Amino acid sequence: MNIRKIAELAGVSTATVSYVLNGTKNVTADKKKRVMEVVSKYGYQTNSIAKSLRVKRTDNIGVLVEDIRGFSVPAIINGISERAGENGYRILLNDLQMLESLFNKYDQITQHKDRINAAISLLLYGARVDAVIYVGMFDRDITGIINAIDKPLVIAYSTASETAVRSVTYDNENISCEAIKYLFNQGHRRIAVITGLSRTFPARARMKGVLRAFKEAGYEPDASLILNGDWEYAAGYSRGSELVDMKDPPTAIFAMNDLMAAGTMDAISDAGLNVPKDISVVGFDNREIAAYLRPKLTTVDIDLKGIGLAAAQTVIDMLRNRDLTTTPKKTVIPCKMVLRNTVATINFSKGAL
Amino acid sequence: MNIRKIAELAGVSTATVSYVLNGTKNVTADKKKRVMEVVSKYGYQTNSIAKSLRVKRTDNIGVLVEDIRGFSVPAIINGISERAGENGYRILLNDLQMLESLFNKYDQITQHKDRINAAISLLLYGARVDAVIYVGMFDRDITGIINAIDKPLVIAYSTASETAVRSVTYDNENISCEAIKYLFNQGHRRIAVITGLSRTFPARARMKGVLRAFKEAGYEPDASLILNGDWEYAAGYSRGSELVDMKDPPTAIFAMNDLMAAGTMDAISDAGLNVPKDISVVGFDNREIAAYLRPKLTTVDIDLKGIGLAAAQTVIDMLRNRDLTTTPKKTVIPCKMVLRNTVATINFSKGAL
DNA sequence: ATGAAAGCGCTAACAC
DNA sequence: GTGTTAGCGCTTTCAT
Repeated sequence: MNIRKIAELAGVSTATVSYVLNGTKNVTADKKKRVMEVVSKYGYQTNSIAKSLRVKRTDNIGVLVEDIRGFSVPAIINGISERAGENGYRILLNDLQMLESLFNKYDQITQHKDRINAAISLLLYGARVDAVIYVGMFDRDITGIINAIDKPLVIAYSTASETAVRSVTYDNENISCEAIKYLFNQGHRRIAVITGLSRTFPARARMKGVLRAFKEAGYEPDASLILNGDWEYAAGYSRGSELVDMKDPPTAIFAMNDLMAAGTMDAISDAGLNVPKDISVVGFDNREIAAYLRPKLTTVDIDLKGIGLAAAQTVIDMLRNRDLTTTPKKTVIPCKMVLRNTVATINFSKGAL
Repeated sequence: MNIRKIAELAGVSTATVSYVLNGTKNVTADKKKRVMEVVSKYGYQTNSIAKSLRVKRTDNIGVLVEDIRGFSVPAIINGISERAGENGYRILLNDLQMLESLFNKYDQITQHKDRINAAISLLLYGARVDAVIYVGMFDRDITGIINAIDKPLVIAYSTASETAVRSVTYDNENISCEAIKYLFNQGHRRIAVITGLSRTFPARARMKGVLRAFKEAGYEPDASLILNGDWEYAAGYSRGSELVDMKDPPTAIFAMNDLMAAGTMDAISDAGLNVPKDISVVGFDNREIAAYLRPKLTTVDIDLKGIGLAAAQTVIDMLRNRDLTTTPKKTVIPCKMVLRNTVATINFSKGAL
């Protein structure tokens, strides 16, 4: 079936069929009806390849992901997919499969520059997509990685400081500040933090939030309570053990991700202490495991779907040429805490301060 | 840039450019060189939309997923994506977003029949893909859901009994048999099982394997030790508690998924008993949480990437018209156990039998 | 309001 | 070995 046969069957021209199908021009009710009857009778659908060739638009958004197995990626795609679908766009997915090669090498993406750009150019200049969303596995600046292109590009989860590139991430700093303030409000004063790999962006941003919380609460952080981790379970365990073994241990520990929080909780248990009665713990990420730790982990939830939604919206706005000058270069999605069972309230009267 | 300009610049015809780019005909070395030079100078890439229109082939595989957030889905896509890429195919992803609507309603997919078929027909008859892979969130028979289509279709993770439809799943029965035999080999005789929702396919298939293991080992299963669960954590906890409270409790429990295994482990701990010293536990799925439970859960790993690889391979074989008559209608990927720390070896001399 | 026809960029049949 | 050209299915300009 094609538009010519539909036209013949309905006794009109192909132009008319096109007009009624796309609503591009007024067509008399009679002809419109005839066309629609034939169309539905044969279940005709426009050949979108031919349409694309003609209108130079594919209605496809290329989604380039560093690795679909990254814990944050599926939920982001979920958001992209929803918003794209609502607006008549399809998703062309390209998985770079960098999970193994990027493990613990958060900033060594430069080595993959060529592959990434080749994938983008294949997508773009093969005329297969109208725009691309690059979904990072890590929250870091990938400035300089993606070559300038003449179609809309937005980076999700990662960022880039180039002015030409829009990105959408989440608010590391404010939520970290909030997490610490929450601990203050629960009566904690000796608060330890186990950081992520200290050179990484989220580790620094989260630390900024932590420090701000202390400042605003009017307390001086105890430097001996700030320990370097590396995002992995094992670091959480060993740093947690150190903390527990101190002569004056903290009453609460903020681990900068759930994996380290899990390690810390295990270290606390293994020392014969109880979470949260003896030591409270808060994590970051709200991975699936957070809900299955014992007790269930209080942590911060990243609105991944929201990131995907916003990324898709940005790209669609760019495609439709909405006034982009008002759109901020960098969209920051707020996070929120999910309160579960690893934080205890300290009885102020006890003099724990 | 297009093929005509390349042709002009190289001083040849468009046909010649096409011949060298596609290797479809012999071209003299001289002309070939001239063409390649112009092509690389301008970074020309074939407009694949125009090519598709002409050759009536898109080199796109439509991947329709019930929900990308399902725990098994990303790894399957990873496999599909890898095999597709190796063979020059792209992935057009369509996320049906049925996570919420399908939660705990494993077999109520019939209600979504229209939406599913609309998505397929949009993909297919909009001439946007050459074939489709349907990725289920659950391991169950979806016969009758997908209308017959005239292009290759393979179902991954779910199955269909229609002869026309190929599917690839994993081996519930054999691995369940193996899991129980493993427990026997570790000296266990009083083995309990907490099933999944008993009407679901994997619950029945896994039970079949369990029963076969008992039979082949020459033991009669104790019916009071076979308890119905529903795949959720809470059921694992309550069934686990019942088991623990028995006058003659089991020495090992096979929970039919990791979520229930987690619940069971917690019930055991809460009863003041130790996993695995007092009671061993084995799960199923090898979700991320399995590696973070304490102790780490011994479970069965489903080769999800392998399912994706096989699904893509099947579809590609069909597209290339390999001899499909020899391809089995249903491909079953074997599973393997991942041995961690929740199973103890029982000292036979103790007379535990 | 409607239709004829050009043309999007490509491949491949056909002629030389 | 190489070039000319028709035509894939559609949208849209232009004429009526």
